[in-house]
Amino acid sequence: MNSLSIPPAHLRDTLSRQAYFRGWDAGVLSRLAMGASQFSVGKDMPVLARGDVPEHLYLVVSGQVRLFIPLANGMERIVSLVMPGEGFGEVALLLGASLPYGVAACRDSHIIMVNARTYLAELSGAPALLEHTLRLVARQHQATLLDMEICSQPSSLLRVVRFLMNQRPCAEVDDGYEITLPGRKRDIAAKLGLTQETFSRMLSFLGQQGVIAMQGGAIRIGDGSKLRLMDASICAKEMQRA
Amino acid sequence: MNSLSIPPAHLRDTLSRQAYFRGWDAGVLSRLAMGASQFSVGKDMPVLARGDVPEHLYLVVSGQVRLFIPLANGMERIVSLVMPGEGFGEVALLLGASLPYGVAACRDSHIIMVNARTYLAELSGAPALLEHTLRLVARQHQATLLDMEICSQPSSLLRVVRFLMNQRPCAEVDDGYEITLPGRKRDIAAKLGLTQETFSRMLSFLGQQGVIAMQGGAIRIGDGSKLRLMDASICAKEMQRA
DNA sequence: CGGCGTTTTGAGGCGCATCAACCTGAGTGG
DNA sequence: CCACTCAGGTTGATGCGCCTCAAAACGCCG
Repeated sequence: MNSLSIPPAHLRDTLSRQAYFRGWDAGVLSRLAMGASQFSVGKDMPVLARGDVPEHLYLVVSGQVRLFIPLANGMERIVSLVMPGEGFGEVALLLGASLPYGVAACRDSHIIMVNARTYLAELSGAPALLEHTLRLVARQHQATLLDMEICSQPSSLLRVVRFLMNQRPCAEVDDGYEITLPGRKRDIAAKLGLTQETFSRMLSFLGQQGVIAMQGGAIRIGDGSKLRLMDASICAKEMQRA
Repeated sequence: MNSLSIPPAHLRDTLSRQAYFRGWDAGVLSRLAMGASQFSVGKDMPVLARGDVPEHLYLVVSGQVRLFIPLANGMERIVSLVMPGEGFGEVALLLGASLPYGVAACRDSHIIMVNARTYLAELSGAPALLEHTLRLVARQHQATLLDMEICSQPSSLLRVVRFLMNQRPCAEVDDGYEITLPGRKRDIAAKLGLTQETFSRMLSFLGQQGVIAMQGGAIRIGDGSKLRLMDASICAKEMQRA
């Protein structure tokens, strides 16, 4: 976790390029950049521990960061994979609460941290920003519930199928579509509440059933209806058991 | 789900008594009451299905309501138990999205629904309300993550122990404390990601270990440190396995 | 006291985690 | 250009824990 010293003007430009701040006022960004600083983290190095009270808003500039809940057996349940341009920590800041998750890098990453007081000051009384942030947090909440839906399912195969269905890009090519896993398989597995072994087994099963085709980190879904069929068939099987 | 016809003035008074609207302006409440209506739901009757696009903000006046994710085997994973004075549906309204959970009554309940357009109109451009709502949603998000932490734990006993630890009231009596389960055991179990059988077994185990004492729906925790000890011991056991 | 909803207790099977070994591909240095 | 290394992924064998199913016990209200 090496902190880099970067001039505020450059920081402001970097901030303005983050998707997180799309549509934000330039003046606001300048002021945010004043109390901001950038640092780098090596792969799998910790950034924040669960229970820390954050004093910054965090933005992932490059690399990838995971928010995770530490489990009793030493493993992690990944709550969110944060991609470049995205941020984390607002919710805890808004409540003045401690982080409900730990933070670590999935790979070598660059992160900017923005002073909390500055951030909160800009927010308070600014309807546009408040509305923007409200929607942001609402989206995060919805996403978390979607994750919960997946990893509450009783069958591990079903979890993988549902995950793949959710990964469909908006634009679907006529002969199916291709997705790139948003991270290492171990991290995806941890997000689905599975071990990487089970995840791997389910993927190869789907492969030999002809539902998907794996080629490295990319997965081809030749026909989306096969996935839906598989989904329905698993649900039917689970229902008759109960 | 019988809708009752109640005069707006009375509705306004009822709204103002809900904890949800604590601190809200009287004028705002009057306007919200205009497009509001009240209805009653019988125990275990559905209110909304997962995927519905809600057109109202919902407030539980009496009874208890559960927000749940339907599982493939016909069971439910309860996301939240909504008590009188609390509400639900804001997040989906704010995003114009469909509900990520189904809604049903845990017992005979009275619910008020407030017209979405009215609600959103009041909110937009009102910094105080926006800030209030932002914090509300942030709290909900934190609560969801806390639930996720519990029900991601690998041991069912640990989940129950963690749940009990989270139930501690702020004021702790010197000779321990007593908690009342916030709902039926089956519902609590569904919130912890357990079957009611497993939940029952874990509770009786904790009982015969002297960690807790059950008397109907109430649970005495003679000594909180015993719970923490049990927690630590389970974690140690899980760690050594891995 | 009788009825129902809820919880408890018991027996059994299966799925996933666990552990361990092997495979693959990318990066490195001689 | 190949030998080596290491991280990430795959595959196989085993055991335990929780879900499932079934039935009895409890608590509550009429």
